[in-house]
Parts: sequence; structure tokens; C-alpha cells
Amino acid sequence: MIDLQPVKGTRDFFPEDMRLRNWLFEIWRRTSVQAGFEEYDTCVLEHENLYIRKAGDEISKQLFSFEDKSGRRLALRPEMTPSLARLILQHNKSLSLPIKWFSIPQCFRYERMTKGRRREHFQWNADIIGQPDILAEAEILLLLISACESLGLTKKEFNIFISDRRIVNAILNQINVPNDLHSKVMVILDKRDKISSEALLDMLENLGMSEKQVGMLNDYLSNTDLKDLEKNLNDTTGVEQLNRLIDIMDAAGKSAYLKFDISIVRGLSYYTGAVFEVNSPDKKHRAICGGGRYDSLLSAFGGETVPAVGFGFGDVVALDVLRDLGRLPELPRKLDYTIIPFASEQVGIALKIAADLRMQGYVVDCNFSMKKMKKNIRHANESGAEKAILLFPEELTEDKVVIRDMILHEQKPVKITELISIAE
RNA sequence: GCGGGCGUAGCUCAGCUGGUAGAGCGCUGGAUUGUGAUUCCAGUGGUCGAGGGUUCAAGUCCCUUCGCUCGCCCCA
Repeated sequence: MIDLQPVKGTRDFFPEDMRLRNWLFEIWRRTSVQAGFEEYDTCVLEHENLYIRKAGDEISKQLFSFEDKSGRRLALRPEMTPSLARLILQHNKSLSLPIKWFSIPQCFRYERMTKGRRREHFQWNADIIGQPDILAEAEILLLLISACESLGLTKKEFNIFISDRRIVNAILNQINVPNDLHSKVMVILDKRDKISSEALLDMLENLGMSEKQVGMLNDYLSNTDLKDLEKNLNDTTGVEQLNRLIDIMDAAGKSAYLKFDISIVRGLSYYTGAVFEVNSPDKKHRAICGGGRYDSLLSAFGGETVPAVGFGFGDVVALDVLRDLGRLPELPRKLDYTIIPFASEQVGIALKIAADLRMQGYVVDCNFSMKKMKKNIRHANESGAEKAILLFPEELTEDKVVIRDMILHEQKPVKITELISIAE
């Protein structure tokens, strides 16, 4: 006997699960398309070196990677952004920027599993490439908000916690932490909510910061007021940009979702500007979505600098949150018609009627089980059919079939030739 | 990486201090052969996660291993 379990950390989608997944994907897709984003995709397999980065990103350590038969180092993508960067670089000359693209890639990471975290998930990604202005952030955030609203979430249930890495950069500069340490400090700061403050101190000092610097950093970070920060910083670029973003969002009527939170830095080293996470207002859950500006990713891959903003939104956490809130939709199977013959001679006519109705755009199934009436009607009911077409020998001699309305419990004989026009 | 809990029918689980497996739900068939509910009857169901050990005898005790789950550590 083969092992019937799916590979550790991966999921099977039975039709019932698939309906839910499609429901979610359709919301993501519709929201994206409505906001003028175009869909793209790449292969789940990439060269491993696409993900090898210097700054100690955890994601590089958790690759699902292997060697192919010719010795190439390959990896299943752990995230979509590097692949997107690869596409942009590849067609750099022929793309007219800015562009707005989205994708719903399946991503993999090899790691120990905990709640809400598997080795495989789907992650809606939306990005704006080539727009240096903070308008790109605004547009991305508005897309995100409309998706959350379409999922049925309200202000009480989600906020966007936002900061700007340039604020932390300004702080680090002010306390004389060298530039080349900044992204490593960010990776550590990203853990602020998840590990003890002692462990955090240790990690920062191991990186080369003095005890005094760590203390000063902590003082700055404990300040949660944007205006105070602005007064205390020499370089106020980050604060100004963030204020402008909040103003724009305010004008768009959606600033109520935004919460400044200096502890948001994100764990990926390629972020350069605004960074944000979506979470419940009390930050109870794992963030369901995270993103930001990554103007240096493309240049890190050897191209020229291209400004970019985007986010990733995972299906596992999204559905967990909706499940906890009791907001998962009921998605029963649906059929417009089910056609029930009672003898093998009627199979041909059943298929003919089915084909005609399908040509009209209806969802039609046939029940060839040749069981008793009772079983068939019950089965029709369970399959979600609105109408059943019963092929009785007696009516068929007059070229008629019986249409039963499964909802009204009413039925009547109808000429086969009239069936299509009645169906309309 | 370290602990705790769990793994018995398709699903949810019961099975006391060792004596060769049970319920509910589901599924299949039937209760005037052309009609959805409820009810009733019957049937289908399991090498007790896997491997080894102790014993006359193991679902039950011991060891190993795999999987799920919850903490901690680690980390998106």
C-alpha cells in the first residue's frame, strides 16, 4: 500500500475545499483586475541562487531545494518577488513603466510547522513597478483594503500597521551604526514581537552594536508618535513620506485602517521604504499580509535601480482568520439541471439534451446510475440541482420529458423541442 | 532542537488493573416497481499508524519509528 497522506506540510483540496479556495482566489483576482492590475505567473521552479542573499534572510535558509539530473541547483519558490524581479529585468527595455501586476503563486518553504504555517501555501502578490512616488504605496494599500473588505472584514477586524524603514535608518545613522549593518539590524528588529528583549539585545550586540547603541535604539523605538520622531531626527525623509502617505489615504477615505507602528520592519532585507503588515487591531494573529517598498531588489540582481512596491497575502492565514470569525461562506455544489434516464435506451437522448443545454451555458449533469426514482431524486437534491429532467418511457413516446423544479417541488411534461426555449 | 497529548471502521470516538474489537454518523440494499422528509429493517465495514520485544495471551505493557497536535526554543 502506498502512503495515502499528502507530503508533510502540504494540503489536498477535495472539491469542497476547492470551492473555498476558488472563492478566495476569485475575490483576489477580481479586486486586482478591477484596480487595473494584470495577472502574470512564472514556474514554481527557479534557480536556487535567485534566493541567496547576504543579509541573513530566514527565507534563504528554508528553501525547498535540490539538484537536478544535470547538477543545476534548483528551488521551489518560497516567495514571488524575486521571480517578478527576474521578469522585469528580463524585459526591462520593452516594458513601459510603471506597471501594475498581480499573481497567486503557490510557494514553498522547508521549515518546522506551527499553527497557520505550512510548507506550502498560496500567496496573492500585487506589485507596482516603476513608480517612485508614494502614490504607489497608496494604490497598493487601497487594493489591499478593498480585498479585505470584500472578504467581509471591517475596521474592527483588521488594521494596516505601517512604518518606513528610512525612519529606522535615520535612527541608526544618528547613533552611528554603519550602513552595511542596517539590513541585518532590520532582520533582527523584525523579531521584536516574537522573542524576549534579552535575546534581542544579545543578537544586536553580536552584530557589533555597543550596549550604549542598543540602549539608544530602544529609546528611539519606544517613541510611538510620528511628530516626536520628526523633532528628534536629523533625517526626516521617512517621517515626511509616511505623513504624506497618510494624508493621501485620508483623502481617499481609508486612513482609518492605518496605524503607525515603528516595530514593523519586515524580515526581508530588500525593503527600502514603507513597510506594512495587516493584522487584527490587537495584533492577535500572525500577520495575514505583509509588504513594502523594495527599490533596491532589481539593482541587487545586477540591473539598474527600479522602484517597486508590493505585498504578499497568504491563503492559509487568511482562511484561518475568516474561520475564527465565523465568516467562511457556505459554498454548496450547484447544478442548473440534472438529467435522469431510467433505461439504457435513453442514454443517447439524455446526452443530447445535456449537450443542448450546455450549449446554452447551463451547468448540466446526467445521472446514469439507473437506480430507483427515489434514489435519483434524492441524489439530484444533494447535488444542488435546481431542476431535474426525468426521462420516462411513457412521455418519451410523445417526445416529451418531465421537468421537475427541485425548489418548488413542481413538475410538468414538456416537448423536448421546446425545452431550450423554456430553459431560457 | 526539547517536552506533553494523541494515532482503533470513510468520519467522531468508546474499549476498566493484558484474555483474539464496539457505538453513533456515513455508505449500500429493502419497507405497493414513477418522486426529495422522518421512521423502521438488513447489510457493508478495522493486518487497532508501522516495526520489534515481554507474555500461554498485547488495542492494552516495553523499545524503536512515522504522522498529527499543543507548549517552549527557533523563526516568518
